[in-house]
Amino acid sequence: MVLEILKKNNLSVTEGRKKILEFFLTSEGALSHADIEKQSGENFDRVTIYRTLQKFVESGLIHLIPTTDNSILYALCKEHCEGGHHHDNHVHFLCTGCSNTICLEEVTVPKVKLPKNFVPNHAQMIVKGLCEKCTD
Amino acid sequence: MVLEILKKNNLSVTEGRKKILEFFLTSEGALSHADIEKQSGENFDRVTIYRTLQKFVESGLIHLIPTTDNSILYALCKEHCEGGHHHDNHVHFLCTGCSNTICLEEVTVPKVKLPKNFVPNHAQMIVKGLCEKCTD
DNA sequence: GGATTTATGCAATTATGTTGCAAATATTTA
DNA sequence: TAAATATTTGCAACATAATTGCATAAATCC
Repeated sequence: MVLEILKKNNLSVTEGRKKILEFFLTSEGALSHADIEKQSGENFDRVTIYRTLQKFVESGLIHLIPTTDNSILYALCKEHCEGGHHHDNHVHFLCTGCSNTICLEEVTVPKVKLPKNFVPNHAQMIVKGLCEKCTD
Repeated sequence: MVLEILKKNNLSVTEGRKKILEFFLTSEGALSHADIEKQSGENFDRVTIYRTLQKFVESGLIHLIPTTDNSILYALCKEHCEGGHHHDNHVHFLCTGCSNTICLEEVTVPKVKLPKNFVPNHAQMIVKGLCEKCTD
């Protein structure tokens, strides 16, 4: 599974990349560099994780999620994105209960009316609240 | 001007605070810690800037702006916000031309329909594109 | 399997943010 | 206004996060 995905995206297959990709596939929401570092234990170097995430973003495997605090989160792209041109125009949900960040792939970012002479190109939206699991 | 604003917000008046507030008042868009540090030259310590910004946020003078990369930006609150309870539910615009971040005070963040059992609490929106000055 | 390309790990460096504490400055009050 | 009190500042030290260069190791190509 991970193997095919990596190959399809023209990434050379290494232990680290397989592990990190697998981690993304099995995890609920979005992941930070720190999450991956913790999970992976002493398997590989911090620098390798940085570079792997960068590669994954470049090749359109994962995308960055904007956050309010200054953390960087990554999540798998559902559709196939190429060469850093992501079409991740979906809303991101930040659950204040379980503090997971979830991609709401089915909720698209609405258009807004901008002031005169402002030309939009891309829009992002983050909603905070409680997710389905935390509203019981 | 700066003096009254500081007093109205129950902040003691110091050189640093006056300078930083003035900087906000005269600048186009939002500012980062680094912007202020650069501008101020060798006037005051990094730590002072951190603490000043923190105070300003607490007292409702400025608010944090979410960004895609993991930088922290601050901008003046137009309306009066108290005790860290900001009502900054406006859209933030990031101009890819002049790379300024502008608060669109008059554009409110639209509501979106979330999946079943998701309860929203707060929403933020960032629009990238060209601002009025860069569309010529 | 050997040549070439790519990725990894390590060390060093830079950037960013925080904390404690003494000195300096601002505010209060008598 | 001057002393008393409270707040802020600057410095040093520390902590964490991220980047870069380079030699080694591994993966891909033929």
